[in-house]
Amino acid sequence: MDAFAALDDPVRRSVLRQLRAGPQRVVDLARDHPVSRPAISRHLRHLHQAGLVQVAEQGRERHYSLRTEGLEPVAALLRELRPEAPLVTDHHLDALETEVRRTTRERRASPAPAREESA
Amino acid sequence: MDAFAALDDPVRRSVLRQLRAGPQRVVDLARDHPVSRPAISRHLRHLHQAGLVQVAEQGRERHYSLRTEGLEPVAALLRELRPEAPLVTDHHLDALETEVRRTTRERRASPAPAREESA
DNA sequence: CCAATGCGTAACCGCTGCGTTACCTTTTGT
DNA sequence: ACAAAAGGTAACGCAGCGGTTACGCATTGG
Repeated sequence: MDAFAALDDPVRRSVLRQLRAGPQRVVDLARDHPVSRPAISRHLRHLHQAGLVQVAEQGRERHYSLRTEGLEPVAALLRELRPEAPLVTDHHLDALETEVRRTTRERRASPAPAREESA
Repeated sequence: MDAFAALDDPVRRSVLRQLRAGPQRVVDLARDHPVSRPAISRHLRHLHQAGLVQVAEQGRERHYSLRTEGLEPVAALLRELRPEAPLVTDHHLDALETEVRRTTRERRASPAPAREESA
């Protein structure tokens, strides 16, 4: 089962969303979904085949977690289909970074009222 | 049929890619795929239901074209699942824009070697 | 040591999707 | 006017998927 097929199921999409919170056991995932535990097991098998989740075995428990690299085929298709030339290119960002560094350096020499300091 | 189901088929994905080149007739799409014309017709029906294509009727011909807005549900899921805090936020861009404008203004007053002038 | 817990898998069933062929309607062009 | 072209749809068979229940196995903890 590939990523496209894996995403074509509401339960599996929901499982993936739940895994954003961190690794989960099968029983945990089953508890929060309206299907049986074996059903979740099979969904996880499919998600694993698709490369969307990974497993960590710990004794009798299996901890499943998200594997976002598996989303790449889907992301690639979206990039193919929406030729959105990004409003700001890497080129621009590069030039901007240079400017910012220089400006910051200069400002440190002759201070001015700062707009943001947090984070 | 929703967008997720619509993308879960190699023929439909291929049709969408072909439509990047512009509106196409059913026969055109069928010619470039290893399935019958009625099969393409049904695929187009599904893609239409999913909001991924739109139709323009012209006499006995129907011109199908891409409708990228239909990809939004998929794009949204990707955004949900990859918490990639964008390296540069709108906030940053805003601040950068201010800096750049000011810097440009200043530089115009006291010129320095420019790195890039094109585009 | 033994019951409980966690989990995978097989078997069965119903639904849905895909491909094909056959058929029909509408439009076009000579 | 008529044949050809464009395209939608129905009917049929097949394969795959998802849900459930039943079962088996390993691990854990009192």
